Amino acid sequence: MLVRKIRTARERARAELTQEIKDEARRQLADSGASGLSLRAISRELGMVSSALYRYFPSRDDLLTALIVDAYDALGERLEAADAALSRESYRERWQAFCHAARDWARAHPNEYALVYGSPVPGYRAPEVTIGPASRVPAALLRIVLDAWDAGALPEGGPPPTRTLAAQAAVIAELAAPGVPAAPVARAGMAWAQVFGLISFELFGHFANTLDPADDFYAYAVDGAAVALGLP
Amino acid sequence: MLVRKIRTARERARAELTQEIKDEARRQLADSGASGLSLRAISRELGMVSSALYRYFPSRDDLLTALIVDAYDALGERLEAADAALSRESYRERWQAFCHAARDWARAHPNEYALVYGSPVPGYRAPEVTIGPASRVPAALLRIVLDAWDAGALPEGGPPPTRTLAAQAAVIAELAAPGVPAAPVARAGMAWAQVFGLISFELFGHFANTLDPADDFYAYAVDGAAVALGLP
DNA sequence: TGTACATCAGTGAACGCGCGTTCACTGATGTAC
DNA sequence: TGTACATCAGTGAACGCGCGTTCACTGATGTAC
Repeated sequence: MLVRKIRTARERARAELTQEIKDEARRQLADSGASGLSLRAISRELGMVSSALYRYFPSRDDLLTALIVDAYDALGERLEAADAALSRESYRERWQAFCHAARDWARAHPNEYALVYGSPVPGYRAPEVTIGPASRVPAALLRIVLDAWDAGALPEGGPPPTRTLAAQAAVIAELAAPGVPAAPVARAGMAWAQVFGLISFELFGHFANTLDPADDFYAYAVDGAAVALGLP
Repeated sequence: MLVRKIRTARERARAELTQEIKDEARRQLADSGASGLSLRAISRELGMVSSALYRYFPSRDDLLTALIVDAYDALGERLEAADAALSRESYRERWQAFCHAARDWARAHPNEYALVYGSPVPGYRAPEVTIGPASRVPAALLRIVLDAWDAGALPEGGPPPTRTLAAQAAVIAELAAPGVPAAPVARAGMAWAQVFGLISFELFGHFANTLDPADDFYAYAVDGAAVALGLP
């Protein structure tokens, strides 16, 4: 049963300001990175006194956590939306959509991308609440590969996984599709690392003067990875 | 003709202190990351006054540059040494040696790894002197793939590269082996991004609770990538 | 509907700390004659 | 070999700036009767 949300002026103002604080924080990530994120700078920009931010976030680290959760959720949502737009059996198209949606989001939000996929923020330890949002991303990819596997569309080939790897893959599969063998899970993991390796290299400047602009190379690599994955 | 290096006491002291400053800086990268690197903290640890560091490095950014160059050189040297120990025709073994040497170095020096392959340091722009050392890494990988290509050991397959990608590949090949077609160069680029994607994911914590410890998965992925590369 | 009280947002001062860089200086080391 | 001068390393004070967090407080908004 839906309860009509009665929002008092206070509640509305609080929600809006919370959003504004995060928006300003995201803006500042660009200039100074996560470790340079400054509550005082944010408050200055919003025209408040710095201690006022403590009504919204109990500490700098909590603000960081909120930004991280938001980033994972935004990317995860994009990936899920891209996937939802395609026919379940178009495995290769779904893979391509995943890869290009991830890159597009990363290029549109390079600071948030670096926040979650770049070097860890020194002195910050991500709390457990980030785990769920973070896993939406690999989960979206895994769904494609497992759908293909379930349909019998993935070849069996490849080297046999070790006992350890098989156990790890089983734990992962448990959440999505219990009983799936290790090979497709491991291959999904490889593809996952490949995609984000490519995006990180592009965004962090390792393609400068060589593969930049990377549109064509990225598309080529995505197609190549689909072959390696065995997607029909 | 070798000129005997006459080193005065001054020169020796200078070389040693320069090294000690960099060593202490590397130690501090762990606690505070690149953007938290502090000349004052370093000088404090070395028992000097902070202004004394300016006799050795004209600014904080110059110290950072030195650390970056050192990191690329250390990794490049390891990769080159690993490759030199193997027979030229053992392409797959050379690939595996490359991948495992890279991971080993990264795990032994996670802060330096993050410095060069993690998020860019806010406010810092890498000067041109870093380009050479940085390129030793992909060059070592490219050498393996091009050796295999030259020996006719690589299959031709794969999707045709676009005109843009072919041009970029030609520029890259120019430096190593002019005339090599785009496909093997592009495939080497994919493998390069894959390896560092895997290492970054492991070091930056994205495998926590799933694929960690990643030894088996890494070995599996490396073998899988060798197949995708077409290495015999 | 009106009043009394509780809740909460935002203030401003303060605590205790950090930083990179410049500059005039002292005293030791190196060099040229 | 000895002396005069130039070079260089390191000092200590200063400039001008930044930060996160706490705390007692004012005044507005919300709630219960």
